[in-house]
Amino acid sequence: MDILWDSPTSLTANELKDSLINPQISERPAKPLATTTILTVLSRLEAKGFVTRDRTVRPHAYTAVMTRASHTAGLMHEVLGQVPDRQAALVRFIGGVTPQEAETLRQLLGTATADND
Amino acid sequence: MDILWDSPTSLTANELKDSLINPQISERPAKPLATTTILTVLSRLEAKGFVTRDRTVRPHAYTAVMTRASHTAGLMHEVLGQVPDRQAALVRFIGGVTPQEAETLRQLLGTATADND
DNA sequence: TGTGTTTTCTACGATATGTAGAAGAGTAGT
DNA sequence: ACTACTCTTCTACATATCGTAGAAAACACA
Repeated sequence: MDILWDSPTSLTANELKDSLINPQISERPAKPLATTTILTVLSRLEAKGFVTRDRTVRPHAYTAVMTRASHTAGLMHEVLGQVPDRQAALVRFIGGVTPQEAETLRQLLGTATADND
Repeated sequence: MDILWDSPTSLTANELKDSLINPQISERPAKPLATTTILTVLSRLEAKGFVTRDRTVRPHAYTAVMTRASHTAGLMHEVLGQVPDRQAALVRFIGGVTPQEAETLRQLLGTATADND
């Protein structure tokens, strides 16, 4: 569902629909969906705060509130936040990352303590 | 639902049920549930591979397949695995960890590359 | 004002989840 | 072996989310 949501700029329902069927833009083929379907999904996403829409322009323009990366990070934190012993969870988590990821993490932790949204 | 599942050893449905209502053991009060309810949930968890049961003993003994920590770590990886740019997600993730967690991670990454399940 | 475009409302099937009763399987005591 | 009691399986129902979309309402422009 969110698979659509990595698109950079704000889109209208129809643009989104086109992007979905057009393999050039969105990888996996995806069978054509009715525009209303897109709208429905978009509304539900809006309700959940994943998306905002600009109602002032006529074909409403939808924008992702967060980037895919941020959203994912958020989910990770959410999951992590539900375990009593975060330390333990982190240990396990790290135990499963690829060497490259470990390297990335090392760098991230080494230099700055970053400022994100 | 899984809230029950941090218990260390293997339990029977009834033991579990008792643990749930007994604040001594399981934090939050929880309203009493029918034993069958527990069984149903347990079966569903078994179906999903979160739990195993020993059918040889009479009151079947249920055990969590993974510790809460491992399970959580697994979820985190699952989430992370769904984003195209893991690096980016990690950057965001790290940006949100507490200083203590950052420290933990640093240590984990510094010394060993761990061997987990 | 009519007509094509866009959005909202309503809806239906599928699946997941919380909850539990009825009925079936097992076991132990007599 | 039969019975009474315990435990498990089957079936079930409510609620919630999600994918999908038609019907109808709201708009904008000619």
